[in-house]
Amino acid sequence: MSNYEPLQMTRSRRAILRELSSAEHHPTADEVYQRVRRTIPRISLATVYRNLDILTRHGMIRTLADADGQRRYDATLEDHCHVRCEVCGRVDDVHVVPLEAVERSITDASGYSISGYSLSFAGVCPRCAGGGRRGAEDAS
Amino acid sequence: MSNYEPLQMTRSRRAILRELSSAEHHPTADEVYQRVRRTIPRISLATVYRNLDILTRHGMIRTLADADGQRRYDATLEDHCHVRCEVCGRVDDVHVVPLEAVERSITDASGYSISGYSLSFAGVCPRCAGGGRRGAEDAS
DNA sequence: CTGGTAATAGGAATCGTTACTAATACCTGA
DNA sequence: TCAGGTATTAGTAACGATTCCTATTACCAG
Repeated sequence: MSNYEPLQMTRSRRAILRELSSAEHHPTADEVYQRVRRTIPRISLATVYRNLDILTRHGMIRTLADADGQRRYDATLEDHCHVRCEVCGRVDDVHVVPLEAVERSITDASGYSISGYSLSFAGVCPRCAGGGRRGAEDAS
Repeated sequence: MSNYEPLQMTRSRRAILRELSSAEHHPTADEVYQRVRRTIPRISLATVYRNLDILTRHGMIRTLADADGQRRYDATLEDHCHVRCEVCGRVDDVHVVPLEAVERSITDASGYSISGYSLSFAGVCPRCAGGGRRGAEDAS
């Protein structure tokens, strides 16, 4: 799956990577696009998508599958999990016990050779839970 | 999130549920559609989508977010996890240690109130690993 | 500089999903 | 049994996220 050919660091890629690293939650492709546009106004949305894909295949970022169809991107590479607020859609990081033992048991039970996992929890974030409906920008 | 009003079991819903329960891997909406069409030839794809959504909101099935944009559906309700083959896209079940302890620690650490989780592993299934490229119907 | 390759902008095309609307099925009470 | 009201449906148009296409541009090696 991964493709570790040398990858030239173009201006677009550097900018995308920078925005992704500085974002405090995990943005969608369009959010990355909007941010990068402040630096490179003529960048194309297609370029953003293509590079997010390339960076993922090169193991430099991660692509997250979101329950509502949109993908989100993550510059943190160490194994970690996500919590997604069911009210506002925000996605945060959580650091959790390593799951190597679980991986091994899956390999034994299913025959799959495991290369990674994605563990995400759903719940309500403190912003949305604590009184009122604040923080629920894009609630369904 | 869930909606537990009484739900009338129409012919479509019964058929969708039946196909989902008898499927050995987790089908996409379109795969469910193709299967149900053998029984109800005039059923609409929109009906399939609507009912998959309704059944999910009533807690009768689960909707899985797939890494490649498509949703998959799951009639197994007990807590369990998934393995997805990175070669052919197939998704299988795995039964794994309960994660209540992890949920508690996340609640403590992040302040989220957790209502559920989704743990999925990625790897290569035995079909795709064992010799040749067999089983890789829709490899990218 | 020059030629060749990789990356890009811009926009059209694709594909999964949802919204809309008129027609139909289903329930409830008389 | 029937009438009236509500939920569900088929069919299709619309939508939004993502990908594809192509001419142009940036980059690198010689």
